[in-house]
Amino acid sequence: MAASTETPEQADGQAALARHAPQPPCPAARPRLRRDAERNRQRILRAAAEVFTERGLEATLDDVARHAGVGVGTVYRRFPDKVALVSELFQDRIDAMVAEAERAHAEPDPWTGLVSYLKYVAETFAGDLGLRQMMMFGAHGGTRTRYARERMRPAVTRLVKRAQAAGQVRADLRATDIPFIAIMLTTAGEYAAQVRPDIWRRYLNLIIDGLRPERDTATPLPVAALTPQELEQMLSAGPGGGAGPGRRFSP
Amino acid sequence: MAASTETPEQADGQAALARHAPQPPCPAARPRLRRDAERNRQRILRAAAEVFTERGLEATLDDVARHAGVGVGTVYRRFPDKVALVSELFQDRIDAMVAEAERAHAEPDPWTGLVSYLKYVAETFAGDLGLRQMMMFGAHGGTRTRYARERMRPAVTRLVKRAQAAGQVRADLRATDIPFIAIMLTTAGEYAAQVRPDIWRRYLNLIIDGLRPERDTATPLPVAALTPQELEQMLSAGPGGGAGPGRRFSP
DNA sequence: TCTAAGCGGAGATGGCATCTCCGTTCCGGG
DNA sequence: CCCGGAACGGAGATGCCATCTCCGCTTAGA
Repeated sequence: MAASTETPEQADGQAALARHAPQPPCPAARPRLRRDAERNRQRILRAAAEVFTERGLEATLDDVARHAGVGVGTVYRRFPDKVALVSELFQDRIDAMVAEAERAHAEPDPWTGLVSYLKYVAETFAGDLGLRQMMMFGAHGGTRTRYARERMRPAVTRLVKRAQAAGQVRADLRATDIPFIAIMLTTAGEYAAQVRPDIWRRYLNLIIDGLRPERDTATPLPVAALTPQELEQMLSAGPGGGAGPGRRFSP
Repeated sequence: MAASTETPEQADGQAALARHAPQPPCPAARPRLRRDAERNRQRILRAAAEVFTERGLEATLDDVARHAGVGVGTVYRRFPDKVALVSELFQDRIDAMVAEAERAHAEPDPWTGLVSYLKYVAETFAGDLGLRQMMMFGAHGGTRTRYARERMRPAVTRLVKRAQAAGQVRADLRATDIPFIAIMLTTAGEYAAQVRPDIWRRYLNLIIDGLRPERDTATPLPVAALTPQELEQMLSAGPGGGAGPGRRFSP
């Protein structure tokens, strides 16, 4: 194979870890690892990213270990527990989310700013089950996600207020409605994950049309609707397609 | 002779229902119980209805027994297993749902019919977690719920088509979008259960406004939006308020 | 009165996820 | 090249929880 060019994530991961590590914030505190150990550490982080992103936070550390090609013991030697691993893993993604809320506010057109933010959030959650669970379920690093939401809140409020001041959004919308829209869209996406993962775009457009104070035409709904067969398959399997995190009531 | 060219979904309802019933629907088949036994049976059914409706299907039979004031053994003597109990319990509620889909189609105004159906579904699911889980997650009596959905499908299709023919609904809406709307609304309600259980009404109106082909004004959003504090509390707890069925990622 | 139906609930059973332990492997400094 | 100790793997200890069984005691009702 070609000489392995280090992915930016790896280098970046180190920095983020040092900055946000819950226990020892000082990078020097972590002693240099033997080369094989360091390599495994990276493997674990990469595997964890893939597994948690795809299958959600209730994937087991055994899964992560297997996916990384190491033993569970190795995982637990590097990370005190599951929470620590997950928490470290999602830190920069959460930061990116906050940054996007602020970026959207910089958009010249208020309506475009609001819509692009909604789209970004839905897209991000749709593609990252683990991140979604961190932000939308109390679980894992509560302080961390709470802080992220606190930082996002004023940006979203301004986003909504500005669009309303421009008369582009119905006056009775509130900033707290935005997270609900995100939750609803993401849920739709999660249900349809196996069948039509981007069906949420259809409902984003639907909701966007509902957000306007008045309008002459509807923006067309993108992505085909499910066929009745696909719908039946989806409802029979439940969210996540049957194997995923929604498989809650099997007895 | 009956036409053999009938579409499958419109095949004889009652017969299929009887065919799918796991136990004989005839009560006479069940031998007379001693008076105390019969009384306990009723208690169990009532307790199960309350518990599963409120807390969802993953409430344990121990919960049901305790709530009924009997021992678990008594529950298991009357019902072979959890699935049998749940399945029997929700049968008529499912039937009622199907009936409502047909009733909505009898509504004189197409738009009113569609909206009232949406409202009914959201309202029903919001007030009955167990029913929601039966219909939206593959779990428990798959045949039974599948059959219910099969009967609902043509009614919903007609509902949508009729409203479109009258120019009251955007042309690109499809019948399979309706269940998604129900899913999204119910999810919003489930999240906010502890804080503002009927917040879904807000988003029903939002979506309804999105359904129209064009409009001059928005229908006002009922129910106050969440305060930022309520929102934070909700997102910290997760769907169901922390104790419910959404508490999936605690480790 | 007397017997079989009924009862309660402790606990057997099975499953699953987290985390530990220890015999073995293999870096890497001297 | 060699050897001490870091690192490894993964079986299994531990803990939890839900389903369902079993058996000694209770009670309806002929």
